Amino acid sequence: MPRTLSVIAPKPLADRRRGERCCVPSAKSVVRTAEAERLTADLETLAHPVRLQLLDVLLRNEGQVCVCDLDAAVPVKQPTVSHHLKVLREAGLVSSEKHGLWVYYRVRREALAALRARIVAGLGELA
Amino acid sequence: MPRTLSVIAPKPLADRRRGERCCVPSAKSVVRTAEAERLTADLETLAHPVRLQLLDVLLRNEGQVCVCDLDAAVPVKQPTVSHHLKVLREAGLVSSEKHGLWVYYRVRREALAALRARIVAGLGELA
DNA sequence: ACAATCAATTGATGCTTGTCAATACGTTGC
DNA sequence: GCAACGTATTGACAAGCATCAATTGATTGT
Repeated sequence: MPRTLSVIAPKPLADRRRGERCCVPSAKSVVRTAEAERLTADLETLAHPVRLQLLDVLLRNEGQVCVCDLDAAVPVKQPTVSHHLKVLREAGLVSSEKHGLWVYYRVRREALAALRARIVAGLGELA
Repeated sequence: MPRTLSVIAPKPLADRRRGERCCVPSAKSVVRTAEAERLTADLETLAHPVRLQLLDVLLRNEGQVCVCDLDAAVPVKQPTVSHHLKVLREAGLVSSEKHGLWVYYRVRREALAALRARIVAGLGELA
């Protein structure tokens, strides 16, 4: 079980013998493994309904959304909203700005576009 | 905390008073919530490096790959490979065929294309 | 029949994630 | 100062997920 992804050279089905592999692993690609992990991380960042909803609300209200409004928009309590906002912040997808008592969040559109581009490109490899 | 995604009508920052929300939730969309959950499920199906690698190997070796070869291509043991293949099978992304001792897997390309299309479309909504 | 082989399942374990109550922190208005 | 408020953090708990050793089931060659 090598740590890298193998490129396989197929062998005719008929030639199979017991204890023998049908394909010969060769030309292992380190690049592919790193790519798989990055794609995985990118997918995981978005793979939660609350985070998708938060992004959606933020996208429709550029620079005008405080946490209490986000709280009102999703079916979880305030600490959980804060938690998901942190995940998005650490992924670079949102930024926040404090005004008085309130903290306003906004989407970092370039970052979101870059993430989307990486995912689409990554899925494109699965052709 | 409603269960559906709200559409927010922004209010000027200056008008904020304590105990008052800056945005007024309205026109809740049930569709969006369902979409968020489906997109989440789709993303989660792919969000694992081993599953991405398995798909990658299968894509390059149409109909010629038995489990022992997949086992050799990823850094986990055979039961774990079986587990991930099951996830992919239940997502409809791969199918299997038994020939003698061996089980050969292949990608269901239309299903994978459909999944990719749903994800790309879903990400497109995050514009 | 039997031993060998491949793959799926079972069951157990540890890790990660999501969630929330309680609390802490910072700010504002009195 | 101090009480009220909005947000972040902490800590605890449950649920889900990934992993593997051991086992089972199916099939083949002898």
